[in-house]
Amino acid sequence: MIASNRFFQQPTVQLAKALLGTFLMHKTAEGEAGGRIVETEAYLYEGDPACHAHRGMTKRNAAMFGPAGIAYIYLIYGMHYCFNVVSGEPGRGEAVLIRALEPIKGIDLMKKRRRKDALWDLCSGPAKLVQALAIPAEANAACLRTGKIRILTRDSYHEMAAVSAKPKVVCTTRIGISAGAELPLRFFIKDNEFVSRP
DNA sequence: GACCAGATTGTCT
DNA sequence: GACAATCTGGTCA
Repeated sequence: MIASNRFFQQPTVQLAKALLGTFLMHKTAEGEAGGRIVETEAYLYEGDPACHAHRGMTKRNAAMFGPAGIAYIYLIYGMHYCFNVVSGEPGRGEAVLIRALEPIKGIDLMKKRRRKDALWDLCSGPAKLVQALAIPAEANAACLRTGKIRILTRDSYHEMAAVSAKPKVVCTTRIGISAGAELPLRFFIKDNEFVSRP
């Protein structure tokens, strides 16, 4: 089933953990592609210098200040996009970065888009999964319950039942940042081979 | 296997 | 003008 409003309205750190084991799906003209979320990072409004919203609202990060349950997509290093789920109270600027997926649906499509054949290399990084699912920059601020990009909860459709058991969550520091690097806000599923880094 | 440079551009100081 | 929540492909062991 599609994640409810209430699901997205959990506190950000809690949501980052709750998103593990849920499914991120994107439907396009080519077909549907998606997978199970196995790695996330929380970005907080208060006390988190790594958060884009830390210095207040700008043109780029405006979506972060919107209601929980919309997408925040931005360009990084001039060539890669990252996908976030906006969370927390509107006006606070918090989000959960989706860092890795376990490919489940539309695998051939994802292989084609990534021009890679190895399963583990399709979605094992924030920019990789955006490419594999062909998430467009225009989806920034789009609703994740009613749009083409959706979050499905663990008790989703049964073709996914085999991998929908409640995951064991490990918590570490975040990746690829300098400020706030010491905060333990990265979460991933223990012993999962599809995370971006062991 | 580990380390490193290059790609490339919107956004903010 | 600097830099960024990254990925890839190269070199050197």
